[in-house]
Amino acid sequence: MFMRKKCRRVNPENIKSLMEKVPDSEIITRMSAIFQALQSDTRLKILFLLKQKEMCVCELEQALEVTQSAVSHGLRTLRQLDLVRVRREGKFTVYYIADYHVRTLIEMCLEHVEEKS
Amino acid sequence: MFMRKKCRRVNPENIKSLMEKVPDSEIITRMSAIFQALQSDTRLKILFLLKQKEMCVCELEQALEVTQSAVSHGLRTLRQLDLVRVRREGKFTVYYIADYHVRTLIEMCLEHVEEKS
DNA sequence: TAAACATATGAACAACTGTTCATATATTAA
DNA sequence: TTAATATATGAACAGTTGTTCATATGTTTA
Repeated sequence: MFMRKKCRRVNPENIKSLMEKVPDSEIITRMSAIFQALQSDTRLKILFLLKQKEMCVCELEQALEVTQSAVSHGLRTLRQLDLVRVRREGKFTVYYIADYHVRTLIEMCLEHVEEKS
Repeated sequence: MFMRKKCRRVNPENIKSLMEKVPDSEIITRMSAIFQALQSDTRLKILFLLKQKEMCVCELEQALEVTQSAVSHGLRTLRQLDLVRVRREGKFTVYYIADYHVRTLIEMCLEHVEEKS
């Protein structure tokens, strides 16, 4: 990258103070990991299902018509980012949406998309 | 994928009606495109900057310390999904956050991440 | 008009991701 | 204990993405 010499709109002081309000890199990276997890049709569908009712892996598998492995990998991704949580119930592993942040996130995006169609 | 024969928790009727409430593929695909756009450190930082104040490309370029090309490509992605909008102002192209959905989306994610640290 | 500034875009390559396959582990029922 | 069910995980490959480089286009000023 080379430093451009002039841009009449740029005020270095302002730029600096604006950058200070941007969350630091660690936070940004964790945020992008979350969005990256939501960028998959399968994982999004999983969340829309769990939004209605907590479910075990084999229920999700039947609903989504993908392999058990794919569901399980998807759930792991979501779990690691604390977007979903787990509970053991006998031989079943029951997954559910972590909290209202996740619900709102999805709803905002859905509304945004539905607004223009 | 092979069809697993038994899963005591699965009730085919219920599964079916749950799937009916999952947005259809076109919507899901558009949602994942949005999340995919948010899954980039650079684009996220752009949004955090625009969240404070509308800015032109060269301001963003200075703030982020990446090439003008990278900023421009990033903005195009965000623009195509209507996450940011544009306005001409003389020789400057001024970008700004599209609407409150986008703001809320980012805020929910930030809160979620900050909650556990 | 020409020169300078501001932005956009195509190509290309390295890096990353999602799925499946194969297999391992865990739990329950017989 | 063994068989059946339920879930998890590593490897690997095809497909996708973000950045830079080079260049084109658009706008203003001199």
